[in-house]
Amino acid sequence: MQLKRAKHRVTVEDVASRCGLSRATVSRVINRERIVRPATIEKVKKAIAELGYVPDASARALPGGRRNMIAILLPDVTMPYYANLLESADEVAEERNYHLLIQTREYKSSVLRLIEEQRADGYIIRNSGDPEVDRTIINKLTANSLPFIFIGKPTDDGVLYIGVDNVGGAREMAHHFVDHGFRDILFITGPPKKIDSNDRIYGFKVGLSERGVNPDSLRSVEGNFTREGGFRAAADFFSRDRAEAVFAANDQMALGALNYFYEQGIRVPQDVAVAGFDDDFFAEFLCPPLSTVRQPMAEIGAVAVENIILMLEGSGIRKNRILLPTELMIRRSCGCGEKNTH
Amino acid sequence: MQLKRAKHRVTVEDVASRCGLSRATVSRVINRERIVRPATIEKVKKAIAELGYVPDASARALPGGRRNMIAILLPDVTMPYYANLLESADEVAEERNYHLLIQTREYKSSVLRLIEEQRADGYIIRNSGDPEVDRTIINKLTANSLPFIFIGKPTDDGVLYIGVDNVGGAREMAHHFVDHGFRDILFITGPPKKIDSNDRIYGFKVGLSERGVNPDSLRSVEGNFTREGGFRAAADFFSRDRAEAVFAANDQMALGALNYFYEQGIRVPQDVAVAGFDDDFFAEFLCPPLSTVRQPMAEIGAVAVENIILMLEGSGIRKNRILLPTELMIRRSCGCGEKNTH
DNA sequence: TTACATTATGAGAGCGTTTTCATAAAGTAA
DNA sequence: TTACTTTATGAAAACGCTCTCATAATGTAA
Repeated sequence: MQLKRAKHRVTVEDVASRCGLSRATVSRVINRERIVRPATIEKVKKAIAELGYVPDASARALPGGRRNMIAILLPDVTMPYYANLLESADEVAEERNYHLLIQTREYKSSVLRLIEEQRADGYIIRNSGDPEVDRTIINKLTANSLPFIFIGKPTDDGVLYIGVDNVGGAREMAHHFVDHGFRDILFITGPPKKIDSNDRIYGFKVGLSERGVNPDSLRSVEGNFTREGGFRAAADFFSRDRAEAVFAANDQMALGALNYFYEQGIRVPQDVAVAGFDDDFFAEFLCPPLSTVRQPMAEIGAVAVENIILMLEGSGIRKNRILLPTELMIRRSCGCGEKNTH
Repeated sequence: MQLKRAKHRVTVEDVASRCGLSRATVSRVINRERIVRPATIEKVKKAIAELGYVPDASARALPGGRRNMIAILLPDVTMPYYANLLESADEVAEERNYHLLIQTREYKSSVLRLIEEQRADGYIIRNSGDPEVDRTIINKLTANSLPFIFIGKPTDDGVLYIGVDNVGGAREMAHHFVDHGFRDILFITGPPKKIDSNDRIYGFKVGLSERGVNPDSLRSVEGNFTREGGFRAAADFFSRDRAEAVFAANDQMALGALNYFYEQGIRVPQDVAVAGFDDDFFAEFLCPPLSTVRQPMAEIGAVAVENIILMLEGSGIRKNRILLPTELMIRRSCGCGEKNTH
């Protein structure tokens, strides 16, 4: 039983003296440099194990070293959408011995502080939708030469981002609609300048023409990505017109439309088919369950972390963008038989 | 325009020489000690502002200082349940100049590493459900004299935790059921040893007897907190018996029951009323929307962070537990008119 | 063997703070 | 004025690591 001062942290010095070597050598072993003799490595490892030594993170970071910390900036974890992303990101990070520093909500000022305080080695950022904020953050990160990755297309060109194949997803849904026999289709769009919305419109039209339907026959109303917006859009259109099917640029708006139809006694899918985009958390619980295009959030999280680590640990051949595929989630709202029990 | 070496980090030394004072004094100003003359404080603040100085987090932590970092351990952010908690926790943390280090999933080993690496000043932990894991973590934290707080009652007694008033919530729901005129009620329980489940059973019975209904008339089937469990429990019971109303110890099981009723053509709420507990994310989107007892997750997150900071910054009068109230969410599944549009 | 190239190790500076302890400045009592 | 507190400031050590550079150990060629 050794006599040890209570609470004395086991330091690299302790390990060194225990195995009769110097701090430098111990450090080398820890950091996996290979200029160390195998026998020495063993000695050090033994001492580390015996003493239960774990390097102090702050001390490690101080002399310009790595923090093994990745900051992840999400506007709103509350959406399970992001929660999935976060979870898989954490999983990968843990595997690779990194930790996740999270920042949600209005994050502009706190992000700048994070950077200045040198809290993280790399940054994963969901673009905030505000170009100016994005740009400020990008500048700060660049000035500090910190690697970062955007989720969703950022304002500035030339920065690495991970996106989702909006075009492809909408295209597939168009195919599905045409295969159902729908010709008279209403598209509820997002805000006119939102790239996600525009890509989905474009993809849907491509899908239509691929199946021999004239894309100009597609009618559309403008929404704003919210439930209320979807409700209003559906109300506007259906108060004076009809369509066989409605495709909303996101699930929130599809939900709004569903609400409107329910109120008006318009049956879904018998009277009108509905589909959305995102596979938002509530989609499968709706009544009827909502057909939609799933975004691979978990994969996005994992890929983001992997790429940041790649950039950090050197061998990063950085592509400029990574596009992940979507998945068609066919449920009852488009008139298909139920797949899941609900 | 000053000549400055590129990339030289502005340090406390720079600030000091700029205002003709020493590092020590600058440090004192930053850390708000009051042995500094007002005039000096001003000088220092000016220099800090001019140089845009921000202290380096690692360097600050090294000499035994604070990291301004709180670790938050959640088994599963995927449940919006926790996402809400996380978001409000982050909000409070940010306000108070702390950052959040998140760890999800199977976190035992990584938490131990976090502690050894001295990553955080304090820990917020959702009890994992595995007593042994809880205990290991508690021991490690205690050994390192780090403050921590549990969310949900932890295995060991005597540790500070934040809980939810399960008893009160179930009691209110019992009142509501009795006021509906239900007498013949089925309770779908959680696993027998789960304290949350037991508290809810207890509370429900208290509520019944307060309204003059004999609590022994309450019938129950055992579930396991999952949707499948709820389905099976409902099936078991309703295949041979009837009840006017079902109260499930959580929403997942209520959902399972709803699924069973739907399959069997038993109408909710006309043939049987249903309610759950948690106000899980899907509750309001179910068909019919599920009446339930809401847990104040956002408040839990905020209170947890506030208390950790209280413990960190000294004046912590620590109570042993903090019990937060629930809220009755009455929707259509219990037979009430709709409140929200769905 | 000797001379030289190579490889492994150690001494010590440096990272940017905080903190202790000494000292200088200022305030008070005589 | 002088002597003595009190208050404000500075010099330098400490925190635990990494990294550079010098040096010791080893290997190789003659």
